[in-house]
Amino acid sequence: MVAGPTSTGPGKDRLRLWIRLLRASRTIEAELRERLKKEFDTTLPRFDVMAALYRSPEGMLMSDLSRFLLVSNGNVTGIVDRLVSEGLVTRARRNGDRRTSMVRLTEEGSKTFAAIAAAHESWVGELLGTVSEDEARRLTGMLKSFRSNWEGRE
Amino acid sequence: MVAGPTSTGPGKDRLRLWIRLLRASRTIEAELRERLKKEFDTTLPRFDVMAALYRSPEGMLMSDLSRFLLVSNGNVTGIVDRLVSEGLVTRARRNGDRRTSMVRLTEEGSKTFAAIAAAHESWVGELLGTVSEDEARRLTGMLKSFRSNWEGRE
DNA sequence: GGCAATTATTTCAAGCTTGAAGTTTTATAA
DNA sequence: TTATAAAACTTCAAGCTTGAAATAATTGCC
Repeated sequence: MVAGPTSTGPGKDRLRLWIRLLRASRTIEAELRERLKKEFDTTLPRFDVMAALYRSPEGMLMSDLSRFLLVSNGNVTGIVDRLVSEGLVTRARRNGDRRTSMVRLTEEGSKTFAAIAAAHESWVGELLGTVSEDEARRLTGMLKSFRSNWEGRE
Repeated sequence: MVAGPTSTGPGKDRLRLWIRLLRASRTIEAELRERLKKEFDTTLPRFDVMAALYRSPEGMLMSDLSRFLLVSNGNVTGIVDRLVSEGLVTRARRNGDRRTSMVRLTEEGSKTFAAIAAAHESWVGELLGTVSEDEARRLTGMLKSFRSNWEGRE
């Protein structure tokens, strides 16, 4: 996946783009993961869950989190388990539908997240420093629409 | 990581770009992983290792693979173990330096990889279908240089 | 030569990830 | 009502991933 095509031909340009995209995101992701561990003793998946919850003060269902973060249900269960045991998140059973539970940041979780998010944003700014703000906007636009072609089928 | 910034300010455009980049690569990666499993009963990491070896008929050291694929040494050990047990790869101890071993695709591994790689390329072409070949080349160029700023520091 | 540092690799624990199977609760419908 | 299906989660096995510690072989220096 990270190795590229050596020959030329139809479709090679898209393959090359995919290789670059993957290498770029893996490199940045690895660096962010390392800094999250070193500076805040946390992980990327936990940060992702907290980020989602931070935007929804009213809370989110497990399935909301799963859908929003593009990961499986069982995956979210484990991550939320750990966040609960760290006191950053609560799971509240609901009266209306007792299959579901509402997940929310605790006050401590909210403070903790705000601090991490600030560092995270400046790290991203640093790591993508060679991309101008203008170029960043153009790239974002290009990436915005690529999925419509095939996602959501079945 | 997959959640985005809601406010505006300096650095927000790069953060937004990073979110898009990550969502795009995660989505494509998930789809490719699923197809590799369903169609060829293999995984992305194994495909990556085979792709690297396919380009080096003379073989690669474990540390070469690790460096090239941007993953840890211990990681490569496990993946190569599984490929060896599937008969797709061999580990040959060297006379010169007995700490190292040369990893090579077997003949079967080479054939197997060629078949998978063809499917893989057409999948990527499909999944990135909304990006024109021309746009693909431009995006690739933009992604090519972003690392030079900070990688290799320390 | 002999010994310390370096290099290549493996092992291991902890955590992430998926997909499948299982549990509990709610909705549907005969 | 009462089966049956559907929905929301959890559990589990297998595999991926890292970073740290352990092994083994080589290199460099006295």
